[in-house]
Amino acid sequence: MVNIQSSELDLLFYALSDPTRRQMLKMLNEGTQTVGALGDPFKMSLAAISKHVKILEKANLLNRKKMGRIHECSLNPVALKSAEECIQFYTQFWNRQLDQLAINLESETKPNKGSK
Amino acid sequence: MVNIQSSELDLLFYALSDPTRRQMLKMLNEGTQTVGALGDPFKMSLAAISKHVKILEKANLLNRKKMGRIHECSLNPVALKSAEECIQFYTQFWNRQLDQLAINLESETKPNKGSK
DNA sequence: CTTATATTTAACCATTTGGTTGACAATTGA
DNA sequence: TCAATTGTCAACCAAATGGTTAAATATAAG
Repeated sequence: MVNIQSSELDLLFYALSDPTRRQMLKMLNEGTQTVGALGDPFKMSLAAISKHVKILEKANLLNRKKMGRIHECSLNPVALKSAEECIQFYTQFWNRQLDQLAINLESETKPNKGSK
Repeated sequence: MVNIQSSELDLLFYALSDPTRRQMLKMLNEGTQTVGALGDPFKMSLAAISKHVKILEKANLLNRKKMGRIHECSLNPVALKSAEECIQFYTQFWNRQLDQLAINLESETKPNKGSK
């Protein structure tokens, strides 16, 4: 189970909170990318891109494989799984409520019809 | 579908990136809470708590109902749904890969057995 | 060896963040 | 009416963020 109080989640959600980094993840979803390629869509220095990549890496969202002078980046979805679990933890109560609501509605729409 | 490039997601993931705020969401998951109650577990001024609550509110994670001098806070899971969808978007590719891997493994473990 | 390419690092800067304290507003209770 | 309770707001502060430019590193190619 995911621990709500973990600095890993801090890093993870922080990494996800920036639109540039989310766009990068989207690109990685299409396949592996070099750092340069990840920066292409943005009018931003390569140094800035490098920082964003490092933040994704630190959040365990990105794997880097150095091949000579280029760095091949790929998506690491393990961390995303934690984020998903964390969010699902928060929606637990709500889902229970929705289920209960559905049950109540069901018994209300069939108020006194015993079998059918 | 969720738009990866939206300032709503910025606010949402930013709100989730702080352990104090995640703890507050956990408490809200147990039921409605006043601002003061949300602050109880933390050794932090009420002013600081008030700011955290406002950030959760801005991210649409928290609903506030003013009852006299107390503010009743409750979880609003609609935004959480967006976060979940966003993350699931990122894991799409990975899930496809896992599926493919499963298929490949299946055909490898039964290498030349035509029917069964 | 020299130059070009891919990327990181360091130093810097403006803005934002997460906290503080003190004053203020609004409601409740004595 | 007067004091306590609940919460916000404003001003402030140190640290972090997101960007810049210029220099450094490492590899590849001529």
